[in-house]
Amino acid sequence: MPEESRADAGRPMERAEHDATPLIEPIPKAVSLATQAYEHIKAAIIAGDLIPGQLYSVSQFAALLGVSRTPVREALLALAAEGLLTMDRNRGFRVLPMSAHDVEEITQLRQMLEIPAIAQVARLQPPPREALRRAREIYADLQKAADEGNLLEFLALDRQFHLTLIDALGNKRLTRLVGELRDHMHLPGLRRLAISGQLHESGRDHLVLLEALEAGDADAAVACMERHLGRIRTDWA
Amino acid sequence: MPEESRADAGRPMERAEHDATPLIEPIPKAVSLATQAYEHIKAAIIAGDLIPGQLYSVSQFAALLGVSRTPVREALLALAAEGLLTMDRNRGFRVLPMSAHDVEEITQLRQMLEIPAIAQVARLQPPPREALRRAREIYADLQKAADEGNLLEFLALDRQFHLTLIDALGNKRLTRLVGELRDHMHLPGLRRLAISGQLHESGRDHLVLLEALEAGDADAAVACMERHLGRIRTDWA
DNA sequence: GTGTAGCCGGTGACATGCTACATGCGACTA
DNA sequence: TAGTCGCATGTAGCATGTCACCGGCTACAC
Repeated sequence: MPEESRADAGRPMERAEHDATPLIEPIPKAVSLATQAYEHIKAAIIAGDLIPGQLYSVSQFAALLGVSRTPVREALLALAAEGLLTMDRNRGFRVLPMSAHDVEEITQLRQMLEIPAIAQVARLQPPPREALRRAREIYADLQKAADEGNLLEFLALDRQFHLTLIDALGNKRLTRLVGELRDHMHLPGLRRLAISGQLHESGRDHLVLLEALEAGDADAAVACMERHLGRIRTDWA
Repeated sequence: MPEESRADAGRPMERAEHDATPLIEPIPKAVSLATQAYEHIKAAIIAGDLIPGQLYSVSQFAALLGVSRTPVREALLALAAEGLLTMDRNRGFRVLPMSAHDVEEITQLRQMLEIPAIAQVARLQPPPREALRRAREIYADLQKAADEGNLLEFLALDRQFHLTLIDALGNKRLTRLVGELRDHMHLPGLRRLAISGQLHESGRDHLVLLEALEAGDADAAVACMERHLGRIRTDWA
């Protein structure tokens, strides 16, 4: 919504290695209150801090965040447009309870997008060395998060991993879309995955995928991705 | 953004045939000014009435539409989130000029979504008779619009045709997504298609597709869809 | 002529007051 | 007791005022 796109929340965030002497602060870069509210509320939804079905009002959030209603309303409207919330006229906003059908819809879309995408990445000429390098770094962090059972961190890195790879295709819209779809899978469903200790297994999938891509083996990459998404589909419901 | 989703703008709009005596008006059903502004401005963008690159302000639109700035701002932000506009902080909003790369990105996404989707529709058991029936009706109107060279009408019906079919899969998110992607292809590029008289040819594609679906021939449907999208890709640039 | 500092107009960002409306609950009726 | 009405309450929707900020323009200094 305001300023730059919000879909880049999971961007690489690489720090230039030559920032020896910043001399002066680059720029604070004024982030609008609306954007901040958006991020806060979205994070709360994904983390499952908001009760699905319960009504929340603009004023409530505004009071909590310590800003006026306008930017909050703006943020809530954006989230509603994305499909993370619904709004009842003159009643309030509520987070949608995720039904099995919703999970089905989203995974179906992800299959349609992510599987062909990963195949294209594998076939890329020349190979996207930079993206693969970054993905390897992220993978290391990912395993660490899995070790620690840090679910939120795991989720964020998982997202970053896949978006980094897909972004190598240079299709910004595709990258953004996949990111949004991932955000729609709320955390609660994943929690049992953590409990059951499958986080490592899921993490290893990433390594297999990475090696397939480095070898330029599209078929293996596709197979891996299918397994990955298939597991989500079953585990979630 | 406000009230119900805006993605359903192209919904069937079927009238129940048993509305013999309405007795009383059903309900006006209050549509928010923000939604109306959204629709108006979006239509203007798609129709090419707004000059790409030119700066427009909230106040301008507000004055034109005869409402205050708030709902207009809301609408513009929604359009910006969808990617139809960009906003320059403290400068204004501008419609993005569509580059060849943009067309490439969008058609690539459409291929990833619409081709598998149409294949699934063809394989649907039982066949989606109702959707096919409606698609046939729309096709008739479509050809009429092509005869008359009514480009806007043609575009709207083309959209409705494909969304009706895809919606048979029951994946609301998919339907909405495809609709949005189509909206991102502005009209100007299509204009030369009309001039070159290829509207009928494009229209006939729909008939071929329809017959393939009715025969449950997924391969033929896919081939048709690929041809359809391929033509867009080349014609547009 | 050239570079620059400062002003000025216009814009989005935000706060806030007001209005119309959907809902729930309690009182009132039969 | 069961059903209905009406009002209190809280909400989103919208209008409007204020502010900080950006960029273009101009006039001045050199």
